[in-house]
Amino acid sequence: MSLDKSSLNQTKPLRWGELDEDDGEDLDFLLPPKQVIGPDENGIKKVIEYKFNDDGNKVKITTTTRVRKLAKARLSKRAMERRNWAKFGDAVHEDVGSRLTMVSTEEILLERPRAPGTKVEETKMPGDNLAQLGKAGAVLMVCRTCGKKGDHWTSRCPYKDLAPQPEGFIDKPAAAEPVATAAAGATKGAYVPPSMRAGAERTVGSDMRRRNEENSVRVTNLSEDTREPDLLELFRTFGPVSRVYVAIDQKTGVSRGFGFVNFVNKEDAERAINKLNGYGYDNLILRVEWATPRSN
DNA sequence: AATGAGCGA
Repeated sequence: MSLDKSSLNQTKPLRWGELDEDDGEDLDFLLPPKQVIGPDENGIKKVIEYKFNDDGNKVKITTTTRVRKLAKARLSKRAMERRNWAKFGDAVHEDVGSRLTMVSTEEILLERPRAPGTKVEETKMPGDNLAQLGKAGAVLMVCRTCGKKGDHWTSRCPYKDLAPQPEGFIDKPAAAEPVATAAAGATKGAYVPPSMRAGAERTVGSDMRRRNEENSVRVTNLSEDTREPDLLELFRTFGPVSRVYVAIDQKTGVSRGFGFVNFVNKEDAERAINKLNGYGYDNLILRVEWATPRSN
């Protein structure tokens, strides 16, 4: 390998100040083109170029480098070890050289934090997980699907498509209820007709399940994709909820952005209002207040 | 900005 000053100039990109340094005419076009040979199986790469030297003579410059060696030197010890592993999996049957990247056809099952049919993390003490809110001010971004705060919007939830089916109302058997006990016998877990389930316990009268205008809380500024199960999920932490309703535009089928939640107990409704009014939910800040009775 | 659907005897 031979190098001279002019060849250095040519192998690197020309610098501004070096242009026409030796005021020789630029006759490079007369020279044979640059040749690159290899790298061969030993990693040897040859570059052959022709230049004019300072005396105006044509010179041949051959540069030889060992590519493979250099690349190998950059591998970590661990990577070198992996190179020597025996092939496994689908690769065993492949007749390829030592460097092999396989596209795996193996089926990989992802763990899903909330697979369908899995019990959703059960309700904590009323208001528990919301206790830190409200006081310190509104916290925006609470994902309705996975419940993560401040991480992503509902629409961006990684588990969006795995969201549990919407639930209905809480209808647990009222074990302490004299009527239910009498009707169903003393057996625990026995079927209790809807008319005798919890939620009706507080009120005298028969109409409870269809209409409970008691302790009605109006929720406005809902995002339009908030639905009744979402509201229930949010409000049930304060106590038994007898009804949730989200106003839907009958023509378009889209939410009108407000709804109602009825609580069995007035105190629970009150605490819900105190905690959730001004609460950031799905990118909007909720308004939660007592509802004025509906007119007929 | 905003106060609910249905409902048949």
